[in-house]
Amino acid sequence: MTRDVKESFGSGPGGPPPAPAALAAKVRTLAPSMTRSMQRVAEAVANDPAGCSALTVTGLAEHTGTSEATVVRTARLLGYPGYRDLRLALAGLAAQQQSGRAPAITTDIAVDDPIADVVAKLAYDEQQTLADTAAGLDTGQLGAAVSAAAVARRIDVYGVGASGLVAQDLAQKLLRIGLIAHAHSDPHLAVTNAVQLRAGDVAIAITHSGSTGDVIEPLRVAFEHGATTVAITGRPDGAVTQYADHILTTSTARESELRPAAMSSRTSQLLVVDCLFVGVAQRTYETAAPALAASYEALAHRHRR
Amino acid sequence: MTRDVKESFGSGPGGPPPAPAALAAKVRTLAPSMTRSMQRVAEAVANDPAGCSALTVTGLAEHTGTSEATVVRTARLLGYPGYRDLRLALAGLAAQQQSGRAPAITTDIAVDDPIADVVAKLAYDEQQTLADTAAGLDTGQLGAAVSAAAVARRIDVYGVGASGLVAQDLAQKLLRIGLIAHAHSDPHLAVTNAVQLRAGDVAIAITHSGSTGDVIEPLRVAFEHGATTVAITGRPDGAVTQYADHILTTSTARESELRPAAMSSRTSQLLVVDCLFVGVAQRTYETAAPALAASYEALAHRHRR
DNA sequence: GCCGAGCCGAAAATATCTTTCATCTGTGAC
DNA sequence: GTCACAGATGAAAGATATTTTCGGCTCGGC
Repeated sequence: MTRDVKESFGSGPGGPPPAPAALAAKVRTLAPSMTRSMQRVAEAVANDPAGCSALTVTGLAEHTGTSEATVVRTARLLGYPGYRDLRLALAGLAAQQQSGRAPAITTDIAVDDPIADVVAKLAYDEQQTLADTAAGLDTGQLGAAVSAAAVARRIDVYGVGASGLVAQDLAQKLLRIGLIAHAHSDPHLAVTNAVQLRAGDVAIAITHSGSTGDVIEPLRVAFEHGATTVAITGRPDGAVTQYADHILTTSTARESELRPAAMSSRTSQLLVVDCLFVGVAQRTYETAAPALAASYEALAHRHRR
Repeated sequence: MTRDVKESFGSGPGGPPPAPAALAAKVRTLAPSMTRSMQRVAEAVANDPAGCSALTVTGLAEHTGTSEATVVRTARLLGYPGYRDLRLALAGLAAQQQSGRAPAITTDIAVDDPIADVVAKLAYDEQQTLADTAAGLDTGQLGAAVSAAAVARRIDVYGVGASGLVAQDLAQKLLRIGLIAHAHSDPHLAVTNAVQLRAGDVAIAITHSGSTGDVIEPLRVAFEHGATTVAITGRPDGAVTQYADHILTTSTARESELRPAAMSSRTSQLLVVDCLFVGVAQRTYETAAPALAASYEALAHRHRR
């Protein structure tokens, strides 16, 4: 696209294609050859592309204290067939400028941030978390966990607090593809159930801190009963990994007072859990596909027209 | 005291300002509520913004085999005053795409994808979902919902299935900053509790389809009892919005057999919920900060060394 | 002071966009 | 299967925006 700039530079109305974003430069180049009124128009356009792109010919004429004809003449001089096309180019330029200053949101969320900033920052942070998680995930460990889960007789998932919701999410999805999976948030029930596990079963513990006793305990029991154990944690050196055959590491983003760690750890955990799920669904495709279809079917009547 | 159900139904132009670059997402969100011809127009626009921005109404009508009127109607549905403005937005979008990103891994997840590809694709898709959601979120509606929630006597959140987990996530977090919030997954209990709500209370319904009866019912009851109602849904024209004072739209990504819609809708819902939470935390900072600190404190002893 | 060259804008002419309205198409009731 | 209705659709009229035309006007030179 730099080619366009080169070709149609300072070429006035004779220029072959209109310029995309080299508008400011073109204005400066052509300004000397412009009449006073046209300079006013060109200046307005160069200074505030976004604002001008919102104006009609008449509007811009008034805004610059000139006439429609002058505006059109200026557009022509800048290389466009007419004002309509200049306006389109202006809109494009404005959009580019807008997106250009995206990395302005790297700061923490402050108490007085306007709501739009909050949205932008949170979205950015969570995107970052996803990228970090994907980059840091050990596909070997993940593959091993998938292999174990795909053929497991039964899958138990442990998690409390925010991680409990992730555990439930995983269990829900595995159930949907016909596997026998349970999520346990109650530590006592978790341990009680863990005792039932044996070789060929899979136990998955989800804890960001890696040191949540309520989650480690059932995993330990499962481990000791011969089940294949998986830990999804942000601390690969945490206590939970003692009893884990496979360790899936989640990433941790910086946190602040208004942005508890729970948010990014949850995002990270969910990505890991999704990967695990899709991996298992691939391996069990023969049974997973019809099971998924059946579960959609069953829910259809719950929707209002 | 019963309130009238909103008349402006199925109204795409409910959003105050038009979208800048959230267009692709908006098309996907609104497509289901479009008529056949309008879908053709929307599709053309989404697939080739640059090309379409070069066409006049008549041109685009011919190109899509429809009429000018349909093109204008589509533009309106997408939130623009008319075709002229859609065209400007299109030009902006085209410029952004031109200068911006390289379209990475756009293919769907296949049954035989290696695990590393699964991770990359899932992460990419979820990042995309986050970007779309942030771009499409109406900050006015969000702000209104935040204001209501920040001063609410009590907050009830409804959601079933996958959305139920999101509802719980929100309630958990609000509880942590000292607000009275409950998540209800049981439709009966939800309605029973909704009856208790009155003006000054807030009810939030979370449903991707916008038509989940089990969630709509309690929201309707809350609405009729005078509570401020909020809908978090992927279908801004869905039945649930009848009873919603504020509508927060989540984005929908393409889905495939191995990537159920539940995944991206959950990601999108969580972002919205996080924004809501942080907004409320800002407004109630005086009480939120110490409450957060206290809850961390209380959990500390649950961690093993 | 007078003359001409070229700038400038008002208004006409044209293109484009929007609205209206009659027709058509699909859907559900009987 | 047929009928009637609601909503979708497009043709054409109506409203705006853009482009062109054309005559007045300014400014510099003589």
